[in-house]
Amino acid sequence: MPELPEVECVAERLRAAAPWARIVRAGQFRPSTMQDGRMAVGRRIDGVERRGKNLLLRLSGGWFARVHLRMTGDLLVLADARLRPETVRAWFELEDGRAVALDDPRALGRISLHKEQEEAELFRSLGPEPFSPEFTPEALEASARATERAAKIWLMDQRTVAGLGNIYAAEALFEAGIDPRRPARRLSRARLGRLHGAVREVLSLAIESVRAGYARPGGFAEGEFYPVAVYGREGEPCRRCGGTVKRIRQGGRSTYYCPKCQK
DNA sequence: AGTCACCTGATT
DNA sequence: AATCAGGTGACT
Repeated sequence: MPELPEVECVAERLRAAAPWARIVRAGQFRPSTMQDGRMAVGRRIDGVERRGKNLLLRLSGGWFARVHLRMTGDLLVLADARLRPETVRAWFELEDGRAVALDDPRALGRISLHKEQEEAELFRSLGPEPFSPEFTPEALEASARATERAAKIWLMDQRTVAGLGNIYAAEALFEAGIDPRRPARRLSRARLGRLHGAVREVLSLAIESVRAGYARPGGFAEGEFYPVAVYGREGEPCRRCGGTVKRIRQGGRSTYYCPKCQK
């Protein structure tokens, strides 16, 4: 499910469920899913934040839970901790009987508990938030000049900008008219400026779209709010030029693009 | 930069 | 049976 827009909306959904009762138990089916879960017991959730594709549950006493949803994860608030869907892999039971649950069919999602002091180290490899003042065209250009990698691979790297994944990296490159195979360092300043704007634009629209409930497993359906330009549209006509959307493989993953619009 | 591992389910 | 999937970290 989740890139930045989906994770952002999960955070919003959780915030709406505050105030929180104390955590009375941490449970999981596989020991690999949650690390140090017992450190959450007895604490209260004070707030929910997002950092890139990570969720942070701020806990009382200077701790936080870091949740990464990976490919198919979702964080649910259950009205009754005893009634958990089959795909719930780890959960926190609250004193009022509710639960915060990691629902994840593929079981790749992870939760770990940390002290506040560990936060900087934990997110050391995350680049700027796309909507923060630190994410500037100049910063993006500096990053581009320092790599040998193809634009798409570079843009999906969480150190370049936090939160872009396979869908929105492809969409942003389309929006900026950039060939995903092109080495990032060879992009012109003007092109990088356009990419900077495209990243924000694509993500803003996606957040609104997910918020409005238009996201579905497998992407956004035809005619729905988010106007998917290339992702998942191999062989279909480009919405801009009418040419054919192509699919190639980069870093073991599919990249979709329009060869006519993206140079 | 590519490949595998981690997991499961859907689709070809 | 093989391939695909919105992620990431550890290999080569």
